[in-house]
Amino acid sequence: MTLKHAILGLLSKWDATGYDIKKEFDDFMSIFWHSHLSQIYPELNKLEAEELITSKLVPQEGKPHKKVYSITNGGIDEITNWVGSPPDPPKIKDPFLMQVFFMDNISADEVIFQLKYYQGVRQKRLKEMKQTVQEAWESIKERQTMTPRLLMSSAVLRRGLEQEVQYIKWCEETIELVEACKSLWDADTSTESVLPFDEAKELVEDYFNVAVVLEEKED
Amino acid sequence: MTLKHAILGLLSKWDATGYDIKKEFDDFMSIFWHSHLSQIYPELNKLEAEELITSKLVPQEGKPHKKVYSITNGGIDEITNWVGSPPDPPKIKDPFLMQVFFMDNISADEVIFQLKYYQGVRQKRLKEMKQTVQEAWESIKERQTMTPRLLMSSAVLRRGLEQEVQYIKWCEETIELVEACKSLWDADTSTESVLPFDEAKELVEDYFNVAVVLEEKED
DNA sequence: TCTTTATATATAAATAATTATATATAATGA
DNA sequence: TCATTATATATAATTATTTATATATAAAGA
Repeated sequence: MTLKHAILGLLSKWDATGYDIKKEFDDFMSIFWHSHLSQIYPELNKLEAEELITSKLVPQEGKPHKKVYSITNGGIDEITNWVGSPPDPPKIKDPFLMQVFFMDNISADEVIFQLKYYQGVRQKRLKEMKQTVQEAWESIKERQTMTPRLLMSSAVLRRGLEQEVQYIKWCEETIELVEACKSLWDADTSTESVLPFDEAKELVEDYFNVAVVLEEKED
Repeated sequence: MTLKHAILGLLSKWDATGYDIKKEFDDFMSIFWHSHLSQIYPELNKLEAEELITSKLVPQEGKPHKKVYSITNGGIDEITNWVGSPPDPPKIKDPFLMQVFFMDNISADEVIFQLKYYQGVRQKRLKEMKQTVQEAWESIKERQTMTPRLLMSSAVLRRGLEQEVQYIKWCEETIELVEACKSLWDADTSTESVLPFDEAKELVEDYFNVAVVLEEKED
């Protein structure tokens, strides 16, 4: 039940409507969370019933009135407690990596096409994220104040940025590897022009070293 | 419905029981997927009903007999199709990053404690993964053959490894940042010894540059 | 004028995922 | 001997998530 904490955490920063929360999820918080309005609204009702949040109706000019939620002291306790509790070990779900794992079922050219396509998807994401950083950074420099809140936001933002940068780099290097090892895909039909094992071995070893060399001090 | 494809993909490589699948999920495939036996068994029944897989009972000495599943031609079609279809944009859920985002609610010392703890969690994960690589690599070198299957497995494994290495590095650098900016947390009580904005600004800028400098060529 | 987009809230239906149990056997370790 | 761990399969109950749909208003654009 982490949606609960996503909402409580957000409301510990600002008051917001369900709609606002969804926007925040899709924007900044997409680095670490996502959800749907149809899940957010029932959750807000539940949290209000548990008295972790309260709401007030705010009429608007020209628009339907909105329901603005605020966190209660109980809610603050809950989120503080959760933030300081030991984290779950990571449970990753990355459907694209899974596709890659099973791409021995398609041709080398198709593999390369898929990797390039996904690289583009992550590049677009990175671009949007960079704009977020730029805007956030400008407004911080204007206000001339640094707070724990801004510091922790920066930490998350940097993690998000580098995740994109590194995924893109991995796509690039994997494309190069597949390009160089293309002939392995034809191994069953023609047996002559196939990459010899020792050359393939070296290519894969280099491919690994780029990643692992980063932390080669011990071991 | 990606559990379906996780199972079909695995069975496109080897025959396996539900129990074997769970082990594979927890071991190698944990880089990109996870699931529970109570989800895997019903899914296997569904896939068998759809005739994407078949099963046969294999009696064992001393142990209850096991139900070994194999993929059908229909199953091969399904997984091949899925692997070549455009990937979903990434939908990330990272509860620990969410905790970090909300850590302005706890003290700097507690923040550092949490980051160190999580760094340890990921270090343990990296160590296990390295052992997997080592063993896999040894057996590849013995067999002296490289195939698309091994190549794509290597790609996923490298991604998994570098993900761990980089998360650990991020923890390290974030700990350093928080350590250097500790006094921001006491801003409300004592106003004298608080880090001046310009110094904080530079620390955060450096913290960002470590990540972004990696791809600073264009832009 | 008409369509699309944005704001705002919500429910229903369907799927997926998690936690808790249950049943058996056998090997291992204390 | 007793407890624990591993193998093997499975169901029930609960929660969480996703997709589809519904209702309204107003601004913006074609």
